[in-house]
Amino acid sequence: MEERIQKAVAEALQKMGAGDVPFVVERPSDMQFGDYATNAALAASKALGKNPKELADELAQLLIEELGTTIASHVAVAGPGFINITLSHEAISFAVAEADAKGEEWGKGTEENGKRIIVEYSNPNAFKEMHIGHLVGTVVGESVSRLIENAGATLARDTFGGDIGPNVAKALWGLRQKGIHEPTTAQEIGTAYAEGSNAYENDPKAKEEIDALNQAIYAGTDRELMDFWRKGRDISVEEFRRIWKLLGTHFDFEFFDSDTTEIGLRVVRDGLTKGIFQESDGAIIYNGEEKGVHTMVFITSHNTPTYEAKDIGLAFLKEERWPSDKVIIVTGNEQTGRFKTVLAAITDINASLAAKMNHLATGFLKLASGKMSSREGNVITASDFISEVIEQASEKNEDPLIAEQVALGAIKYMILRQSPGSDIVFDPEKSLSLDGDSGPYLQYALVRARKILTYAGGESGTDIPSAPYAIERLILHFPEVAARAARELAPNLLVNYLTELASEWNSFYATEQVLGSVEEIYKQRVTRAFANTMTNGLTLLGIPTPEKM
RNA sequence: GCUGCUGUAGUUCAAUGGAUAGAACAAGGGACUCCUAAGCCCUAGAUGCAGGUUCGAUUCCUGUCAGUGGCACCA
Repeated sequence: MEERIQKAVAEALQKMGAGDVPFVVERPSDMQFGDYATNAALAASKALGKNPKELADELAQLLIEELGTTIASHVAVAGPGFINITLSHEAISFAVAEADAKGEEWGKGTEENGKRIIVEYSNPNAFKEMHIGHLVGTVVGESVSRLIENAGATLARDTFGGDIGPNVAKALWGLRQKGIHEPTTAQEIGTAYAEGSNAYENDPKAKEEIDALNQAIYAGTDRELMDFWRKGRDISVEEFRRIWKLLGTHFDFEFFDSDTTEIGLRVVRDGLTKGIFQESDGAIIYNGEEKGVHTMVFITSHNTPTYEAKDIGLAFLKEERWPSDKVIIVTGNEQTGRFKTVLAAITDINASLAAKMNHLATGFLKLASGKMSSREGNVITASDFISEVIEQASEKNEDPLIAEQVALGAIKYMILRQSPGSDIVFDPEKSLSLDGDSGPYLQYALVRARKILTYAGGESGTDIPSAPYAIERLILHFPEVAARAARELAPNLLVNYLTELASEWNSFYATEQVLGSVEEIYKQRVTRAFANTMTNGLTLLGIPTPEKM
């Protein structure tokens, strides 16, 4: 529908001699203005040197002819020169019927048809527990992936976990200190990491031992050590998979540091001979000063690759394993500066590879008490956090499955409602609340609609209301919103829309009786259209849709 | 010190350069013999500060203050 309007406006502008003026067609701030609005007259007034109001009047006239009364019942000029288009009841009903009939296909787009896109997210480190920060990346990455798939792309999901490096040595050292030779749980390893990390800071002897351990792991020749290492890693990864499954995520590729060290080292050393990297104090660095990015070490003076070198290795590894048109990498926003340096280096090595890499920074999930760090041991693990919210949800839901669905809805909503990149302040008291502007609010609206649909519809209520309901006029915008959210990698746009949709549905529900009314058939169709829209929308966010609440 | 991001209601968040800056929570008030009250309706309340660009600025630019992140051998 939006496309149709867009085209009509473009044609009208063409006729007026302002064909190349950029303009937007959008949903007006208030539904009372109409269903679509355009600033085309305002935009064109400068180019044509005419008064925006007069121009708007002319343009409105052309639009009426262009669209015809079957589509637009009303085209009006308002404010400084906006043109508001109100759709006809017929056009609205047509869109609602489409939302009803298309079912799961409702809202699917074609913008990314034929494109291969790979999304990297979650990125937990083995030998550490996933904390609530990883939860943010996982939830955002999954939703972005679904939005892009919905836009028609062929998509692959990958995650890149650290399984080698100083942090791993710290955990292994901690385990050995405790005399543990067979780690059994992720918690045990997490605790050992915190202790190792602490000792590294405060005990010079421990620091030496850990550094030696780190190089021994890179060397990989100590068989007993490597067995120990592998075992610990497997336990961590099993725990990750459990959480990913709980969150509705799976990965086509699970990459680890150890997969990328070799290729990373090779590419960087090769770059050194070409003058892309420099030697400095025995280390190999990328000097980013002139490009305005941080200078960083890629290979240490001990000949071990840093995360930056591994990142380069990963970029090439991905290209080899799953060639794509576009690469999206979701990480915490604290990595933005680092990413810029890595990207600058890759640009020098292979400009076309760098050109398709995109970074999506997520915000930090902060506690009211301040930043948390796994080094200091005061982390909230993803697992504990989810359990706590599930327990909270159990108070109102005896069925454990529903409690879990509601809890996940609450958590994901809390994360996705904000524009990605901004930090999320987490107040345990308030964020656990399932009221108001929340995931459960959306789920509840859907449950109520579905309940109506479980009753067989009558055949007597054949009346048609004199005007379309507000909820209908909202439903028809769903495909545009989903497309825009995919284009801008911004699930929050969809969250906002669905919240408005739920609110409008609840108003409808409170004021209009569906079953047994004279417009029953019409209202049943609206109910189905709403249920499809909400179901598909929540699915794109990765939020479960409970059968009852 | 250099640099990135963020300052919107008491609080947590919205607002592709547009119309009367939207919600939710908290506060106060109201409606139910009716498909689930995790719901509905009403009231009150905000753009850090100073300039600039523009027909129009929460949005862009400059400065300033505040918060927060990054800045060579950690990830």
